[in-house]
Amino acid sequence: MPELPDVEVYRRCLDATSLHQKIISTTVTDSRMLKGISRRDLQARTKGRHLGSTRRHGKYLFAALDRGRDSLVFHFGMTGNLEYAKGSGQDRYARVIFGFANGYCLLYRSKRRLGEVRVVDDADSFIRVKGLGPDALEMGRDAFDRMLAARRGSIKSLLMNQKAIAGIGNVYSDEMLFQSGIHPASRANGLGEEQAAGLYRSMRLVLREAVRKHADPNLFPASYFIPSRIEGGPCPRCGSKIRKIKISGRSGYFCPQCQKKYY
DNA sequence: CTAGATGTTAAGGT
DNA sequence: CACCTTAACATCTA
Repeated sequence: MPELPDVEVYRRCLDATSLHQKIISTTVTDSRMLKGISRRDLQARTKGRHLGSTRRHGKYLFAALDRGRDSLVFHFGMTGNLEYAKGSGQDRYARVIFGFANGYCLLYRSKRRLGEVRVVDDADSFIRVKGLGPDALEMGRDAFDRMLAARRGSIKSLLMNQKAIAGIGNVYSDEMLFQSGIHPASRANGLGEEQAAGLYRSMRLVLREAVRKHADPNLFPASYFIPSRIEGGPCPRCGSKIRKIKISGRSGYFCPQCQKKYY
């Protein structure tokens, strides 16, 4: 589930393995994953170069190419990830493979092919053109409050709106709403000062804890909701039956006992 | 076979 | 303009 914590984990993986390595080959097994660049141009643009530094904004990962401002951009859709492996990268779901001079490679994998790989001249302008809001971990309390006050829609759809705040998806929005005791269908501008403060705090705690635990729900504290995201299953806090509702076309899970609705 | 799945986006409606 | 729902994307899995 590539949301902010997952993408941050991929970023750190890339940092720990692939930085400063010479790219000797770029293999694209499905050019539908490439956006705004052809297979040939991607190969020409990457060959002989090195990845110098990485940056994440919301669910997007940027890896700057040396000697220039241009960057590789990765988005993981619903089923993408990054893997570092020895050899040439034989893998059923590897769509783009960067081969390094040391005999290892970086695989961009995507089961459902919903993500994208591209090259941009400047990460900042890409973020601007995409209209992405501030990264969820970079957003201050004041901006968060202003965002809430300006929206009448459900708090869950707002948290998942990448143009308002970048990085939160369906799964983690459920977690932070559960932890702050807020019903997902609550109106954003209906939350009081106390709820806003609680949600902001939960948002940061959840995202940082998830990164710390490598975005692996098996390692999350027992109080966490994500492993219990099952309709009819027991709430980890009170044991009530978890309910599922459709919000903005997505399935939101919540505990009707622990989460109150605000208008 | 069908429904639903972590994301984004376009299209159409209120 | 704000916001909602639906469908589409392409594929896998329960």
